[in-house]
Amino acid sequence: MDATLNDAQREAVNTLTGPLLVLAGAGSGKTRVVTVRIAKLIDTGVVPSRILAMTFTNKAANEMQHRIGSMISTQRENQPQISTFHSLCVRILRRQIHHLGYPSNFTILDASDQNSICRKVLREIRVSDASLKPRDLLYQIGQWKSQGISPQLATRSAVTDRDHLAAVAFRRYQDELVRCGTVDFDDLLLLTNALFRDFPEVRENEAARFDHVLVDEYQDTNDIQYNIVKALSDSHRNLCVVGDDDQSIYGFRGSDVRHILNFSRDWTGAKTVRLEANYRSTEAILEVSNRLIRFNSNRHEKVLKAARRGGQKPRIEQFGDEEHESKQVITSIRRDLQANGRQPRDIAILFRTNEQPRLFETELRKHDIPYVLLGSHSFYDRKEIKDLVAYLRVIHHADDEPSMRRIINNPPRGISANTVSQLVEIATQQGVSLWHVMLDNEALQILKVPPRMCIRKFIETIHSQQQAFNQSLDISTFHAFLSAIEYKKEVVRSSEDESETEQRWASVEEMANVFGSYLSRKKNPTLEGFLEEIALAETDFDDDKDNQLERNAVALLTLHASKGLEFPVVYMVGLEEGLLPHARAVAAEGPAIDEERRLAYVGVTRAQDELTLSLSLTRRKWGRIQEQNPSRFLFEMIGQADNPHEAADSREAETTNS
DNA sequence: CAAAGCCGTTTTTTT
DNA sequence: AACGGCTTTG
Repeated sequence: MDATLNDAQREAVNTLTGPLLVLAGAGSGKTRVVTVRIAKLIDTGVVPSRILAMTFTNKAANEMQHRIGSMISTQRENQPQISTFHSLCVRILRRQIHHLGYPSNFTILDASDQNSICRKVLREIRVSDASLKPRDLLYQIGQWKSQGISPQLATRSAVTDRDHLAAVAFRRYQDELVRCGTVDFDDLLLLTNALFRDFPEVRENEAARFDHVLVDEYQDTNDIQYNIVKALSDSHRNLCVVGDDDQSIYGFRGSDVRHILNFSRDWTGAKTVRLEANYRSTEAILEVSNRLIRFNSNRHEKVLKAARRGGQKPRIEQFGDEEHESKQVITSIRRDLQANGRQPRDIAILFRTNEQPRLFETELRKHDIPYVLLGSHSFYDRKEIKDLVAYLRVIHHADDEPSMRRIINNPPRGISANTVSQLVEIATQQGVSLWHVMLDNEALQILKVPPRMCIRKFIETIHSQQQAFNQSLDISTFHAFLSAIEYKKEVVRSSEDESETEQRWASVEEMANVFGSYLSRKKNPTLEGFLEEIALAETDFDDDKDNQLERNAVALLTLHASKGLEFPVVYMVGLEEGLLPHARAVAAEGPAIDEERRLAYVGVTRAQDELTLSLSLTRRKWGRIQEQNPSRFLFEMIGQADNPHEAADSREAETTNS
């Protein structure tokens, strides 16, 4: 099976025990190496289910599952455990979280819930002005959590007033989560880490499940994930990590390149294998990529060698405004499709921010070119879906306060915002959940009679739905639920016209389909399981069966979402200062720019045959037209910038005028 | 208590 | 430009 592997790949595949670092450059056949290595392990007699492979995204996990499934055949119960960090932690926590005093039916908060809790907390400590915005607080909390910093520690190490405020808010935020019996994404990792730290027997139990651990995209680990990996691998030391420090692009959520840079120091006797042959891109594309990434300091020096010689030079195209950019890119795509015999699925448009694809979408639609907008959570952003998910969460776990507040008077049932805030105040004072107060007859005495009756009626509804969802689930459970909350009526009532009703109701039906698909996939479907899939986005709900990429459509995706993918034809758009590198990174300078450069590097290395880089000299922002400058990365790529990390050499002959 | 209108803010990337 | 929160009005 390894006849077609090169020497380095073969070495990585054959090193089956002990710590192993595989530095895999872009397009070096990493996925193949990983799967062949797992197959080898099983060949040599390792019990499949005792192999744990960790990934960061569900996409990566699914793909690995798929590839391994087609390579080896084992029984259902005895398969390699392929899991994202988050879902692994959820499984551990459901079993063990009672040690930490949390309910095991905790629900997982999504970003908008986190945001509203931040807002509430800031209002409570009267920081509603500009000094600390909910979004900034959330970001700061994320940073702290990914480094394992507790509210206490944050308070102690606070220097500025702003730090202090944020630390206080952080404490209250955390209290809020406990009060509502919820955890956020970072908590999943953090609490698992705390369990391992404070309860050695739990750690030993969980670690004893596996003999081999593999971590993909290791450059993206943050401190907590690093600890978890260590806790699970310390005893057997059969840890294989695979990654590319040049593709570390998740610093904003705490990833730290140092973990991959220091691997051999952390694990004595660790072997390092470099995969430097690139089978994906043509020489011409790789030349540009290599030149770009060499501008970064602090990296494992490696130079990708192209297995595919020659190729077309990447094109750079400059436009007057973003409308021309999108028009021309789509014109060019049409040419690819008509004259050059490309399929839509061969083509990708990559961009930095989520506001960029809009124009490209309208152009594609105008010309009837099929496309998919990848990685956007648009399905869950729809109001109807959010409402229904909130209902289901409340039915599963009524203490989930963000969800409760969302639905308590939606559809309107006579429980006013005023009523709710009175109750929430009591709840916060007593340190219990809103639901707890609603059930407390004495507390309800402060309300007038009509709202009190409305609340009683609402409680009835929730109770009866709780019963319904506790029995064996089928699709009629969901439909009965819809009619119980009279959601159709609400959609009709709040729509402007018939077509809007239709559109919105279609979302509701889609939700029913998602539920139905969950029911048919699982042996023992539960509401909890369903909500978990949704929270972790474990399945692609937009297109239930086939992977979206398999549809024959042009792919639109962010640079971040593009990692791990490849396309024959790539259009990277918006290569402008302020966009790539992003304005925030420009303001922060230093390492932030390096990360943006890695992001650009990830983008250009997605292209197999053709790469087009485009930019627009003006761009509309918040209704105003702004002048844009070409990205510094463009100059670096074409050799028109001086590289401080290289001796001044042959480039001196070149001129820098345009 | 619900609906309409006003004002201010906003987006970097994701599990 | 667009959305969401807040205030005023019915």
